[in-house]
Amino acid sequence: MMQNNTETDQFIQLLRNQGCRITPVVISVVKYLYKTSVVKTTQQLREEISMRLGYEVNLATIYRVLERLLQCGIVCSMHKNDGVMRYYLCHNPQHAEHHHFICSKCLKVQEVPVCFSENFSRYVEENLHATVDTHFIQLEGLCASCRRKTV
Amino acid sequence: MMQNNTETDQFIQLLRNQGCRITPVVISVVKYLYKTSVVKTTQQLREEISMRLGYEVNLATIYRVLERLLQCGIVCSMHKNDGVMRYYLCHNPQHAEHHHFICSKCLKVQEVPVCFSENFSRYVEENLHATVDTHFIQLEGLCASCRRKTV
DNA sequence: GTTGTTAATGCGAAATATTTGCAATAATTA
DNA sequence: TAATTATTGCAAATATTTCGCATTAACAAC
Repeated sequence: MMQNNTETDQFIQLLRNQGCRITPVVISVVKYLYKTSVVKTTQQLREEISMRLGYEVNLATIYRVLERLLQCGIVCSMHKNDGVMRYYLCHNPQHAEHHHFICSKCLKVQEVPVCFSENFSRYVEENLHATVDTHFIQLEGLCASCRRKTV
Repeated sequence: MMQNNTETDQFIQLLRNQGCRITPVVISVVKYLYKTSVVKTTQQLREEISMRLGYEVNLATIYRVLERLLQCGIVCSMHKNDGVMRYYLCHNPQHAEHHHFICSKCLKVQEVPVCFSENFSRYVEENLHATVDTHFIQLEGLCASCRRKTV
């Protein structure tokens, strides 16, 4: 129990250090995204967080909380083909790079803690004479659990 | 001149084979995105295409044309931090993978015709026991031209 | 604990972005 | 040239995101 909270507590501490105030909504969003590990839309977050807190949280508040979490690198955003933006917890905010595997069926996010981007960077630098500042790599497919179910 | 049209003609042919009708708006969008090689919003596209055709093209039409082009893999979409969706021509639609370098200053798109994704796929398969169906890799930085200007 | 400061929230409205239904138009096929 | 039907324009409906402002509440200082 205490161990489960360790990582979310680190995020909360990070926010506090940034001068953010720790409100029920902020705590709830961080803990919920941590627990679910599934990409969520703002609407979905509003519903889930309202449920957890027992009152209707305003959508504008969700947007503003996400803005702060994105700024601190705690949350990442992505869009599928449907164009709707989705958010998920980034377990390694200290690494600026985003490497995630997202199951196209259950939308669960899993970290991919390895990076082969130097290959790309080297290519770009040598051939395009450009510099790579950031890279965004998103892998999609079927997670182990959904693979079993589909067979 | 004729050579410049070769690639766009291939896209047009691809659309035709998919049962799409080749309208002035479709041709104009493909050729414009081909020529500019810069990511564009729907609003920007509406303005540019209207200018080129000499009459106001409806925004809904732009959305519907982009939808078809996305479906055929001729166009890719991306979003920067501002949340607005942007579209650009994908020069290698036959390759399902998207590998592009986008200049964060001038928004020019350049193809990166190499792929190191097998490394990621292997990792995901061996460690997460998941299968990678598609991957989306986007590199951002300063292009050669903008590098010179910034110095 | 109490108080002061000010970030965060709720609320409503506005600004943007995207989709949809339907009639008119125009691209293609025969 | 005529028939078929995808595409477009238009207007309205949805959906998404932002903003201003009054209120609330987090938290630092006492």
